[in-house]
Amino acid sequence: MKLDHPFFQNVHVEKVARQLLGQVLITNIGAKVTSGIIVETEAYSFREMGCHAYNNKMTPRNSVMFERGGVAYVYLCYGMHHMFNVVTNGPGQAEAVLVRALEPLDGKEFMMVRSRTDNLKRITSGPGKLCKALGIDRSLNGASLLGDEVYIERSKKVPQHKIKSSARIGIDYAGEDASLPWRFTLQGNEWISRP
DNA sequence: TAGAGGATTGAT
DNA sequence: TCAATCCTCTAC
Repeated sequence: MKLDHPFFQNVHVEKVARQLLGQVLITNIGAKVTSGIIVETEAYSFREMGCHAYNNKMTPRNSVMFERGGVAYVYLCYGMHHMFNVVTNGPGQAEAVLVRALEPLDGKEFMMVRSRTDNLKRITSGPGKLCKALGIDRSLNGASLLGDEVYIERSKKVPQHKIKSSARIGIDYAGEDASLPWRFTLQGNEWISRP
């Protein structure tokens, strides 16, 4: 069963980030189905400086963050890596969850072809890498997660004690908000992007 | 319209 | 530790 609007339109983005752990991200692109279990996420909110939409400031890039929760926010980082986010809350309240790592499930072989590597461990253990493996690029920016190209299947619920929170990665510019414990990982999972 | 910098990655 | 690489935003 696909995750639906009630799941995404939650005023607490960090709660959605926690609940996404253990769920299955699926893409069906170019007649190829690829998927993985979400094992690492980060929450971003208009209330803090790490967010592209800090202070609810809308720009051409981040405009889909202001839509009703349940669409994809995909952007290009460092000129070469795509980042996949799940828009939550809203409409009008810009929040999103960055998916940072997956445990490969379906289409492993084809994901390795897309990623141009033979190393299974290297295909989905990072936000840029998982986008490449699943065929996600900016053409999916604004795509509904209730559609058939990219969506999230409800799976078993992860017990709270298996979820570890820590500071988010790569947002030193965010001042004191950089230390918010809004990165969530499955404790001990071998597919997370870094220890 | 120019210039700086980025929610990363993999090679050195 | 560092370069790749190009889009986005800000300031002029």
